[in-house]
Amino acid sequence: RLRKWNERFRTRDSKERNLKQALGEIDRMASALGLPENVRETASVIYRRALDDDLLPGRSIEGVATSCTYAAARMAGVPRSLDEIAEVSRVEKSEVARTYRYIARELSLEVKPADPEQYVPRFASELGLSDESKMRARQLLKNAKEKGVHSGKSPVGLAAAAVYAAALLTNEKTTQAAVSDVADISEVTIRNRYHELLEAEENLGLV
Amino acid sequence: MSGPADSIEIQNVVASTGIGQELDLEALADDLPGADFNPDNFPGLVYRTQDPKAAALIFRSGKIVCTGAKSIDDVHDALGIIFDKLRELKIPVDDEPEITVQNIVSSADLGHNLNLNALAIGLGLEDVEYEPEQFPGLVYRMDEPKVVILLFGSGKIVITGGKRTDDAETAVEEIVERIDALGLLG
DNA sequence: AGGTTACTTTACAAAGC
DNA sequence: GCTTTAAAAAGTAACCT
Repeated sequence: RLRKWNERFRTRDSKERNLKQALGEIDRMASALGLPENVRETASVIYRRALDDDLLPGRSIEGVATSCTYAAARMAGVPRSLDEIAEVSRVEKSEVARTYRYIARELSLEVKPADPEQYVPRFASELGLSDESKMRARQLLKNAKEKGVHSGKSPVGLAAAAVYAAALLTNEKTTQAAVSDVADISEVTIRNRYHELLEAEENLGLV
Repeated sequence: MSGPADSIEIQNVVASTGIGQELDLEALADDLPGADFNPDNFPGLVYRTQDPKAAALIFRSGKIVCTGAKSIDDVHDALGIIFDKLRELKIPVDDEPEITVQNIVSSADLGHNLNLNALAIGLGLEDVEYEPEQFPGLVYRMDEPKVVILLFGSGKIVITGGKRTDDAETAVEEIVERIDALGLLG
């Protein structure tokens, strides 16, 4: 019947408009975050899957688009923290976190936690640190991971502390305040993780 | 043999019941010392018992939710106190209102540190939620018994969602077995 | 630097927006 | 989905001394 046909048309039409708006948002946020083209493509693919699986009803386009961008960046190995994501999104951090968990669960994305090492290049560059510092930071994180220090700790906090520790070890100037600013991690947390990283380093030959 | 199951401690029991009688919460708020009632915020009246320590949410329909008790016996004792208080106010209360335990929250200690990254993969990413940027605990949904377990790097865990006291014991035995089978327990 | 307080997560019921 | 209640786990954060 005509009504049913109209309904289908209306549904398809609204989904197309929905998709257009979402892809525009993904592009805008990805640009602001400096994410490469492949991440935008992945985010778009995830958004289409969410739309096809009817995960949108009850949720905002912007919230789902933001979550897809967050997921895609992590899957590509170039994670952005929830704080960084929320800064360029229209929805607040708590909604992004909730929506991301929902989308990841419903679509079985099976995204593993970000590896702290993946934040090192960006944080170190923003602080103007050398390649040697970056290498040191990565090594500190590798050793700490083997010692089982990572469980339950924020990858962002671990990365921030590693970058801070590496700068000190290579005699490059940085302050906890500067690292705190670029990573959006409190100085207290940087201090705490910093001590754990150095402790794991000292125990290298032990156990 | 002392094992993780012996470390289980019930932390909170949530239960519901009803007195089979509609209530005037405005009047009850005036007659019950210590009662909190802000209908603009929440439709239930909050009443706390001291011994055992618990909090009750009393609704206009006469239905009551009791939470905060440390055992099922404490739930019955706390609700018994509330039923008696209502009877003192000449409010008819059923003789023995049925009390349904809705959720039991327990904590336990596996006695070994846990590598949560390895555990997330070993237990299967499909049943696991581990987002250390948002929360330090790994969330594991177990089918039988149907409970949710929060596992921490320290080996301390939280079991919630169970309705029977032995759900936590069964769950702890089961999770220890699964973690051990993965070679990730101590 | 330390200490306190408070927020994050899980489950669950209740009545109503 | 939200509102309120309670309790644990460990990490993070804001605030004060």
